[in-house]
Amino acid sequence: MPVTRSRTAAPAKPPSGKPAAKRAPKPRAKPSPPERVAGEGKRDATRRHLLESALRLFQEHGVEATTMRDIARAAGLSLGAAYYYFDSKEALVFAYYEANQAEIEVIAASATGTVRERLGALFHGKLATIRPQRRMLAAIVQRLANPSDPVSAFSAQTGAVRERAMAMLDQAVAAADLPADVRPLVTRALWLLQLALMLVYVNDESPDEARTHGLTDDALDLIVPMLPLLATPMGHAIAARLMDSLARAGLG
Amino acid sequence: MPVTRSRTAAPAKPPSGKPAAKRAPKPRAKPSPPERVAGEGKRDATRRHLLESALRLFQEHGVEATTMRDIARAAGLSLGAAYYYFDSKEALVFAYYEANQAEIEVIAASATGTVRERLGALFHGKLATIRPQRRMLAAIVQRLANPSDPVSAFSAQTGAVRERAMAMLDQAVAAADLPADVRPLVTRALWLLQLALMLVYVNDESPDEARTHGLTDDALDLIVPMLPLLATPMGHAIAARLMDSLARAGLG
DNA sequence: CGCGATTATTGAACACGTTCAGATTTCGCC
DNA sequence: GGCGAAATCTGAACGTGTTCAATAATCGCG
Repeated sequence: MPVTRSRTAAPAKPPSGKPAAKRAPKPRAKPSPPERVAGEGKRDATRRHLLESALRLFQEHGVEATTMRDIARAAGLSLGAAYYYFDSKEALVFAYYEANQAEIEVIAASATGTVRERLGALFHGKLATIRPQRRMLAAIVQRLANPSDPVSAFSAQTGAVRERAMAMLDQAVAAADLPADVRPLVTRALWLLQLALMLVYVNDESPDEARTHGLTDDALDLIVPMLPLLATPMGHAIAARLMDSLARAGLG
Repeated sequence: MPVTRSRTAAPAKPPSGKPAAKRAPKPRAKPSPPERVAGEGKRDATRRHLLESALRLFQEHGVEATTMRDIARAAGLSLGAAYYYFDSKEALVFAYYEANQAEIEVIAASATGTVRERLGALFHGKLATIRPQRRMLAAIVQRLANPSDPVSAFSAQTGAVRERAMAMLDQAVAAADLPADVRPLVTRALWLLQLALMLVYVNDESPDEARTHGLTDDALDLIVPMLPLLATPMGHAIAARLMDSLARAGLG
């Protein structure tokens, strides 16, 4: 699909009649009306209801197999109304990202102990929170890598969520007593590691995704003990050189 | 859309009417007839002609903005005929990959000198060969990361091309005299580095993409001198541990 | 040439994401 | 209640990638 026809550059995915994906019989559950939550306006209630309907269908049938018509029907709205609340199908996906980050921050707030323990709680917690949407994420992880995709992990649109995620990681390594100038590098590297682990996770078919959780521990066990090396002259020199290279490449 | 609807679960990308991508006025060049190359059958000639038309349009207007109808028209065929030769729009993209790998192998064959020099030739050469399709690749790079996407750099379908690419890198580091058991790890790491550099490249707006070429040299200058460390007891131990982790995670 | 089989080609049709001009409902205020 | 404005909603329409039944061209072989 079309990748980005419009957005930044990538239009959303085209309708694509991908062949393989089986198109389910469209069970079409009967629409349930939006239930208002205390102090929530009508608009917010409808919007939330629509998002919930979408996430449920995404999870059940996958993002691609779920049409905007399905989502609107499940929420008891017309197609046009769905677009009144969300500019695109992708906007629904993005809304999930924001919700997930809030969930993760709860975990982060209660994570204590050593750097290794805190990072472990954060990383495993991240995987746990995306688990219900694993199938849905598998269909979109690909797009995380495209900086021009609005849903990309690197895009301007997801910038706020990304910043919050990195800030959390930064907090977790605070106890490591790293030289202040290399902290951003470490934070960024951990964030990339987390992204890579998510990539593995959504394609992990082992029971309880044990493989990815194991890999997560292995990676942290390998990396965390090496962090003190960044305080040594040689370690600091290498880190500085790396940061310099990245800065010159416009990736600083 | 078709693309791969099936892929994982997602129906292909929808036609998406992505907003942003500007839809050009459709210049519709008059179709040129396929010119037969020596010893080429009619089928092959038509197929090649179609692919050439597609790559030209992809480059001119971008993958998303180029429709299958445009491609068929440019090649002087009907829509259905285009699908007779290529199962999907993605198949056209994949065909490009194979062609590019062949181009790269020519460079590899003439690369000599130190490990650093050979890798430099390979990496810079890779960027140079994809340069004409830079815009096109930008729209697709995203999908390289999705293992379930047929066009993915990790997918089974692209497996053959990937193997050839890794074999080339393996040749280039042969002179480094690494312990045989860590060679696969090094090769894989270099391949990932190349993938990452391509990601940066397609989004690099600096003149002549100087930033990415600079980053490439920086990365090689940082990494290549460290390769001998893999022959030391400690380096070898770390590498072995890493390979063990990956193997347990099913990524071996 | 004749003729069956294979190869090539056509374009209508389908389902999709998205847009939009217009209806309908709700709101604020008297 | 009345009434204009704003918010909400509707569904037809558009352009897309892909499929497919039907047709035409070509081939193999006597």
